[in-house]
Amino acid sequence: MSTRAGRGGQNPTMDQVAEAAGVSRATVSRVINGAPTVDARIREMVERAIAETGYVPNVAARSLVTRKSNSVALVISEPDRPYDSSFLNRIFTDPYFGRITAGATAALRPHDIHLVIIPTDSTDHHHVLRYLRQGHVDGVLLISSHEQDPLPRQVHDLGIPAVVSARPATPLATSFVDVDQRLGSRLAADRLLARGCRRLATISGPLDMPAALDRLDGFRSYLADRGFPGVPSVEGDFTRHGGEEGARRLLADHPDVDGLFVASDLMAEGALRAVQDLGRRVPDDLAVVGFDDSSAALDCRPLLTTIRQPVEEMAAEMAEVLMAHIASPGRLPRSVTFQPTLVVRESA
Amino acid sequence: MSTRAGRGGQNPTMDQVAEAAGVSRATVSRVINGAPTVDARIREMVERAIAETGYVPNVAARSLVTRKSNSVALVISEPDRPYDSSFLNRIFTDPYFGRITAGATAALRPHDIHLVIIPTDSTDHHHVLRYLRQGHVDGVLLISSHEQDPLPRQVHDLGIPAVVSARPATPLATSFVDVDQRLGSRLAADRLLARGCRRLATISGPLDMPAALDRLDGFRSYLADRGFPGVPSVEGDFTRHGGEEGARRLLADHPDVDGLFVASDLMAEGALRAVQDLGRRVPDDLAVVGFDDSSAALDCRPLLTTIRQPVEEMAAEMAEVLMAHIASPGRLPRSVTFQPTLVVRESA
DNA sequence: GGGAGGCCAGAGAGCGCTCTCCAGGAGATC
DNA sequence: GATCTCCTGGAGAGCGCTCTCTGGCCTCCC
Repeated sequence: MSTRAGRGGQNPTMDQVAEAAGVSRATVSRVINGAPTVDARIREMVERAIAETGYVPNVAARSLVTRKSNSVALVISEPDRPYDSSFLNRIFTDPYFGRITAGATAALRPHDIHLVIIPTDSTDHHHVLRYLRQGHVDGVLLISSHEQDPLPRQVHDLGIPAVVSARPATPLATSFVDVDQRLGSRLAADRLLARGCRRLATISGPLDMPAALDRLDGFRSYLADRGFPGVPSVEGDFTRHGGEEGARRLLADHPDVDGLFVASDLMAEGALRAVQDLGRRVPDDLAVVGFDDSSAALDCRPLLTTIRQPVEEMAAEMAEVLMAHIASPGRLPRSVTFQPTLVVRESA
Repeated sequence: MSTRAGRGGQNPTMDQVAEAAGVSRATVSRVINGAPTVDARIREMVERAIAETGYVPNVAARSLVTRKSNSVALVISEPDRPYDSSFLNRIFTDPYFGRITAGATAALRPHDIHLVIIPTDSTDHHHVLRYLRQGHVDGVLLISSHEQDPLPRQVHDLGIPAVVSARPATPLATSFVDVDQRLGSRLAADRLLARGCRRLATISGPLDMPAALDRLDGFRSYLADRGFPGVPSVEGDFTRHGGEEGARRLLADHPDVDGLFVASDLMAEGALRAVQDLGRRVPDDLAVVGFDDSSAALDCRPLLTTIRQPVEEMAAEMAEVLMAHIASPGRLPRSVTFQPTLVVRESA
């Protein structure tokens, strides 16, 4: 198909295309970049020459002058945690990150912008920062969910366009996209109450994550307002295994619990296993509501009733906001909040 | 820390560093690239100037002349399959890809080479090919496991350095890294036989994947040689759900099976669930051996006995071979085969 | 018929870096 | 003391592209 003209296996350059088409380099450039001021006949000649030579623009040369790379980074920042042997394993096992990637890719593709996925733990932040400063990418989508993570501030200080995946723990003049966590936990509480559950409990995410804290506090304070103070909780780690452990601990201390809010579907999957191992029927003896509505909810038996977080849409919005920042660097930061919804299945 | 000198928020250039250090641009370049022919005092002056100005080399300018991008692509090619609503969800949910990423990253990092992760389905191969041709990366690690996948050949035809994750279905002059699949299934068969199982069966991967076919055929032909012809099998899809379904179908047709080889840990996890739902005890009534030794093996109850595939090491080897190809483009393709090992836990 | 104005292609100056070639100085050798 | 060699740093030519400026050719209008 492509003839790979040019000498010695080298890719053909724009000059060679220009020569083949009998026009100047500038005209070839105009055709490639879709400038409107090119005569149709000449455009066609150039396009033929491009096809014949198998020409593909050299991105390095292009971005040297445009100062654009047409790619953005998706930085997934996770601290090293003692109970994770490999953080990459966690990232590539939690459906959340797949959904983020899918949403961002979908939004960027029409603009022909590439997504460079960069997982990072706290030991190599400097690698990431250097990568960003070197101009590999035009902007950053930053997935960071831990309170103490210094990366959002460090990226912000770099001065390159960035959008963070959640409201930063400490105020930062950066754009972010988030979901109304507290509303989500209220929806869960309402569902459990509506089913007639009266002895509620929750398995939270890691309490150094603002999102986890919001879900926990939203759940407990909402219930406290409705006459259920002191709802017990145990801390999980957003893994299947953590959910299983958490449920075991919780039920050991509070065997009479009849309604359980688990702060992620993955944990809920583990929790269901523990609950059923203990001989409780779900939802009859114990109703369970998850959070996320990820693919894990459908892996559960019974199918998991959960709070839907529109992760794909949120990631797409992050990408849109980022592209706006890239297009007009002066633009002020903005935040977008999405509403979660209740998805009723079998477990509650 | 970095002063961000230079005008108007622009990153400082090498010329500005040279001026600050009182040397020429060439000397700054030499310092940055670690040339040995620089006097220690001058080197120090330059380094100070770099620190003061907060200089970071512009990668576009650099790679324009070096013709190197210092990054390689990890292309994960999965066909669209009817039973996958989102292939990204599959990729980000199967521990295999996390292990690949971890192994490749570990090997590349010491060489300061970045990994660009590119998931792709059959609908956007042309995007990927264009990306590769544009010179964004110096080479490709290609994860492709389906027989009909045209991508390995297409990438090969591009003429850029590439290493494939498995022996290509149709011969191709490309380097690849693989595991001895048939040996793996023999190890599984031996383990089951050694436990005293006599009514064996297997849940295979998709039969359009050479790796799945090798595991299936290796298992069956080895057993046939030892007096167990016609071992029953059902086809799975390498997902947890597929394993569950497969086990149900298998046990419906062959209720007396007492030893089961499941061609991936993820499927084994699902199979265990189905088996236990049917009231069979593992391993007493039915012994189960998985394949991979991924994190999923530890999510199983009982813990999964499995065939260890050294995926991280294999990915690291792929990266090493790729770097060798990049360093000396003339080099002939080579293949590396790893040996799987039996990991005994509880399920068999 | 002549001048103004519009349209479209070409010329050429960079973008920021690497790397070859060259020059100058220090040290070594006779 | 003169010549040669070695070592180190500077000058400058590109890498392949974009984009502004320039200028030629039409068309149109008075």
